[in-house]
Amino acid sequence: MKNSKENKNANIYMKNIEKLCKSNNLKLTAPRKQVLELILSKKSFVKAYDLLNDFKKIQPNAKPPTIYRSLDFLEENGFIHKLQSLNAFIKCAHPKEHDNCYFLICKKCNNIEEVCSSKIDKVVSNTSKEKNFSPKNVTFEISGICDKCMS
Amino acid sequence: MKNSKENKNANIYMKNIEKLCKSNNLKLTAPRKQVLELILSKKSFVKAYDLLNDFKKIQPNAKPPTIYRSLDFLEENGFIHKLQSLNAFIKCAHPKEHDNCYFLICKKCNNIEEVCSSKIDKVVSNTSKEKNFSPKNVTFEISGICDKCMS
DNA sequence: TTGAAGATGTTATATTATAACATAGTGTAT
DNA sequence: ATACACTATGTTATAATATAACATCTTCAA
Repeated sequence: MKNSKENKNANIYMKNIEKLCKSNNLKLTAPRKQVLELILSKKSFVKAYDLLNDFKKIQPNAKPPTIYRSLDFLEENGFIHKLQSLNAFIKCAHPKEHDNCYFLICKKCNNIEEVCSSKIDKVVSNTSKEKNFSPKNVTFEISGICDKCMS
Repeated sequence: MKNSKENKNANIYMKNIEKLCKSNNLKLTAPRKQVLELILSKKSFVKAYDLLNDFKKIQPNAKPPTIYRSLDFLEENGFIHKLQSLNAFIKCAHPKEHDNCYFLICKKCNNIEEVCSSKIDKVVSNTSKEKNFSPKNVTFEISGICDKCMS
């Protein structure tokens, strides 16, 4: 039940990405798409070498660069995020709809909540103006215990 | 000139840390102190294995765990920060005076500015309340181009 | 149709970090 | 003072993460 629902969501997500790639003239090649599919199939974040192992089930002689190159592509184009404090990757909750976002990372259940808020954007842009700093990339990750795991 | 000034600053910093350790009953052992001294001697961030190489000049048979354990101690107690997006370490600008802070990381000159602001604390605590999330650790790093490197 | 740019395949290795166990030091209750 | 629990360090080995470098294949535009 749940699986088929998730598959459906993953399908919708993938259709959306394909459309985005077409309209932005980005090449969603086979390995890139396969890596993205693997990421979409996960409930939470995933590590690069776990992806590699999954990938090997399709392409037995896959090597780290295959994965890392695909991850680079997917991240550059905002389809996935890298969680720097975990060295892990996760799909973007709303590709191409936002710039910055942050993550609530539950240490217990590993659930990740992606939060987009204009408040962060403001903190970033205000500080940047004050300091005359030109921001390019924002990493904002809060780890702790989530609602469910608190009780 | 500049070097002696920086040495002096490092000395003052170290005295402060020693005092903090005494009053908090923390053991600033020889390796921990030596690692901290090495970090203080840097203008910017430093990588663990660079520290190890520096450290080997004093203790030729030092091994990674020596460094990582000292880094853990120093970080846990707020004397240094880990920059997650760089896998690097840097002294804390104001040990024991703040909880959260963020970093402006210049991609060109590698300068790091540590910014403490009640605004981040508010963003963190507001979101946390909304989501019923109990935050423990905050990673907030903005990379881009600094004032000096812009011109 | 060719050649320049981009993407992938492949080998090798660099970089970052920790597990596991042995040894040494520290503090404290007796 | 002693012994024992705890913490810290030394040491060996290896795990986990990531990239360099170069060969080959595609693509697509001139």
